[in-house]
Amino acid sequence: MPTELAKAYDPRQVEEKWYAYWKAIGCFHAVPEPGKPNYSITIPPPNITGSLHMGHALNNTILDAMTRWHRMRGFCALCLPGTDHAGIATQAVVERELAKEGKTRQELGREAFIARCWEWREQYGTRIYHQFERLGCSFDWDRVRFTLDESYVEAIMEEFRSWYERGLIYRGVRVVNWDVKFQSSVSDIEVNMETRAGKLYHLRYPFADGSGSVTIATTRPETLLGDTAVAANPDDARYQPLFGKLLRLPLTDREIPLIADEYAKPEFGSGAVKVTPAHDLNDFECGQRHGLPQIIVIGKDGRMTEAAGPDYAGLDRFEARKRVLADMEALGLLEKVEDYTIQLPISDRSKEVIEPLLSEEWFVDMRPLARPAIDAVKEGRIRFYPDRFKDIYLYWMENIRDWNISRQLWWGHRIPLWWTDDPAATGGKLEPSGRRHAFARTREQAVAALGTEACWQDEDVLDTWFSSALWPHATLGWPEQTEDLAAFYPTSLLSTAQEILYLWVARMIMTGLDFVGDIPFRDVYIHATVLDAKGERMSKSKGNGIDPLDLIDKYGADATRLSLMQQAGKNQDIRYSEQRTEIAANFCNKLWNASRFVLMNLEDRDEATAEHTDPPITPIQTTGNQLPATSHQLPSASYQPPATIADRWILSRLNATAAAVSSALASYDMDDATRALYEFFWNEFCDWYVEMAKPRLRGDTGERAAARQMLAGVLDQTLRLLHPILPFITEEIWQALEATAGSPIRSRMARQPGTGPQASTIGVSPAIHPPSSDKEPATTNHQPAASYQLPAATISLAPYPEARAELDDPAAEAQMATVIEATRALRNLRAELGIAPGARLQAMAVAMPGAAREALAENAALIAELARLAALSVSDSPPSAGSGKWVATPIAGAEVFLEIGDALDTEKEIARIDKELAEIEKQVARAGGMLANPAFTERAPADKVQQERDRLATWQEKEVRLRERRAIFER
RNA sequence: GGGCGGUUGGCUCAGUGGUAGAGCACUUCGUUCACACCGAAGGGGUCACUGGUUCGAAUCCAGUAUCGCCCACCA
Repeated sequence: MPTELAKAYDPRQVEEKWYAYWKAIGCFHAVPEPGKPNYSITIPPPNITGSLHMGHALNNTILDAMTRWHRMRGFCALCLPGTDHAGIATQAVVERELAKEGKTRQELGREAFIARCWEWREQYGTRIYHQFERLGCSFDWDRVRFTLDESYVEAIMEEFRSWYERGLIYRGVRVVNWDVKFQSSVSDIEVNMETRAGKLYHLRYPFADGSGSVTIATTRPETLLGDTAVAANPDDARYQPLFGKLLRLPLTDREIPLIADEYAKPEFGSGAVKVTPAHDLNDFECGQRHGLPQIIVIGKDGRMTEAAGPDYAGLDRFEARKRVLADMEALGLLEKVEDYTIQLPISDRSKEVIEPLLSEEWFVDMRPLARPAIDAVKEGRIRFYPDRFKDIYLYWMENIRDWNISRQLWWGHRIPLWWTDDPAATGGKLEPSGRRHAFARTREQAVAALGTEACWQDEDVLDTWFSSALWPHATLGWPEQTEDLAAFYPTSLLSTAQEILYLWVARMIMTGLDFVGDIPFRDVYIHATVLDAKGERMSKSKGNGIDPLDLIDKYGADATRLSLMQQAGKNQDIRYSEQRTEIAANFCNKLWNASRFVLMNLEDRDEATAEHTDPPITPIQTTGNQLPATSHQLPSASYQPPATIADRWILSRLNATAAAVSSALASYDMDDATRALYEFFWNEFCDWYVEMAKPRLRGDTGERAAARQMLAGVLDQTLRLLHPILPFITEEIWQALEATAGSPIRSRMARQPGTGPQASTIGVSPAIHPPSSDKEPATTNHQPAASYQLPAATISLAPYPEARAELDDPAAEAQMATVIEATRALRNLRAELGIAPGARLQAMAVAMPGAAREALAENAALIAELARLAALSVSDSPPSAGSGKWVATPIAGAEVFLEIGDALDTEKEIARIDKELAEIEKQVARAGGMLANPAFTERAPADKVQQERDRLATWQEKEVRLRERRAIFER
């Protein structure tokens, strides 16, 4: 007796066990084989500071489901995991740790600080791997990659060298986004514009000759100290006579010109704008046009510089603002202050106000790289799901800007460029400043390249995204031409959050095309953002986040996965509440209990096992590393009596479900896939098929065998269909089902508690594979401790059900539809009239026209079934017309009588009939109205017109019967 | 400022031209041996608004309102 299956599903009992089992048998390790198609994904590498959050849970569930689905379909499926060193994020965490010890990174020094970062990463950098395992992700742990692995660094160096030598990487002086907290520049896409309430200050700049003043408006008065001009529009008549005059810049001893530039909009404020080339991008460009000096008055520490003058130097930038305003007011030069909504640039990482300032940085010229990446998408070689992201991508790519890749950090890939200011140097590239630089991996190379010993390496490191941009090909071994690269590149799918579409996705496309000469992935799926139940972004500071690990602990990984997949449609947001996980957990429990029912009926209970009637099973032979996956076989089309309509119906529905699931998964409509499965299993298999199978299980040997074969076969197929989404519970049930299948592996599994794979005996390590440095994937020993026998098959390698045309059975579906409709109508009658179970049912064969006769009258078994499902007993004598001690209901144009004797409440019956009549009249009026409209009958397609005629006839028939019935009670 | 997405029962959402759906919540009934994390029955919506196309619109078109996302150098 499989009573070891508990009454309620307990995920904790099974999840760890099966994950260890899968790893032990090595079924996640992808080994390409000739003739076998490959499927590959390189997962978005989480930051080493990361911990699984809802976005990860959603994305990695999708990735895993797609991987498992392809694996079951016979692909060599690779899902390659890894992590990102995450320059800024990690450095921030480690600096915070240092701060707790009262130290700064500067005190520690560069080398020691980097050592601390490595320590941190060794200790915590792979925590998230274990969390992925909790989620059930079937990743190839033998191929784990980290962006600072030696081989990965080779890829970055090759990328840099190539771009540098081709002149795509250049040195530029620009206004960059300076993050004061991290003391580093950040790229445009790492800056968010936030709308804040602020002030607009109107300041007066007097003319140097004392002839009045010009008023300018600014939101940042402190930058006044760095102004080098005031601009007005050349077409602005107010200023035309004044262009070229000098203004005396208040609070300084400088004089600045009034210049004409189209950047100034006459309609804004006074029409004149202050120009601060060192602290504003527009002003910088304006300054370039007019050859204006650039005076840096705010330093990289966020404090005013010496250039700001003795009164301000050293002040914090926000303090300086107050001081400037006070001083201007004292001078009578503060004209007015207005409330104003300002757009404030905020650093995505530090949340600090970005300080735009002039800095010398390394840039990548993106335009030549963008072109092929645009074409690849336009030509459809890369497809976006949902499709609308294609346009978003293209718009950005068409307007791409150069990429600032240098970061003033220590944790990351140090820029492989060496400098010299030795005038005797000959090699490298010459900057206008007179310095030279050259690409070199080592000092020796640098000396050779520059021709001087007096050289030093650039202090900066590369933007984190410079390395992530290479992820698909670098993880597969590029720049070496590895077998993995040949087998798995281009990868099949990239799924990620929309917020890194530009930051990451676009750049991978560019580097893939540029370096490998091919797209990095065929499909890009952009998943929804997971919000809280109120539709707000989850954040630590708001404390409204849901921790997926808590959900897994409480409801299990399968329920967590299912709840996410149910909501992963084409919408851009998901409002997640814990209730969704509960609902999903209920489904798992339903699956568990229905399976228990099937399993318990597969056992021979009270009779001798002598006449074992299970049909013979032929194990499926598989090749290569795919383990044999035998199972209960579905009856084929040749399955003959005792096939019932219900049998044919459930096979047809199963088949339709398999088709729907495959088609939904193929287009990443995860919600559609889960919905199809949910509805099939719960509303069709459990609610109807299992119920209808019950009497057969108590029937004679043949009936019982047929019902068992059907139940086991359909359950087996359903488990397979569900496995990509619910890996754990399906494996647990499937193994138990296998154990009853009479196959060679029978009885190895879980007959008694304790004989299945136990986590303790397989030796699950909590911290899984620290992928130390950069070794080639070791051929790990997949053999578990030989203390017990592993199951020989796993559902994760069992063939995925494919739709088979021969199982489609529209006739059976139509007949079952009638049975279902009739059953519901009868149950409704009983409930409405409060009729006790056991009332007698009489189906009047003679009174039934059309399809209903076929479905009901010509199939006595169905009538009996109907009665049973509605908890009624069948009567063999028709109701006596005069007595009135019966009720009737129209079903599919026919009529079924229910004999209830003296219990009949005439008033209730009339009320019920009237209610039904009202509904019928509504339908008759609708269909009748349409058919009476010549415009409809003449212009609508013939089949639609016929459809309405049929409907009208049906309803009218029902109406007639009900009126007759009602007449019996009228006095 | 530009672009995109949403607006369907109390809640969360399916539904792209032909009888408005699901889950949760709600009401009534039911613990006969798969499941009360369950079963049966029921109530509940003029599909945001206005106009248009059409025999027919939740669905297609235009506009409006509203919520959200992305992009953007008006100080």
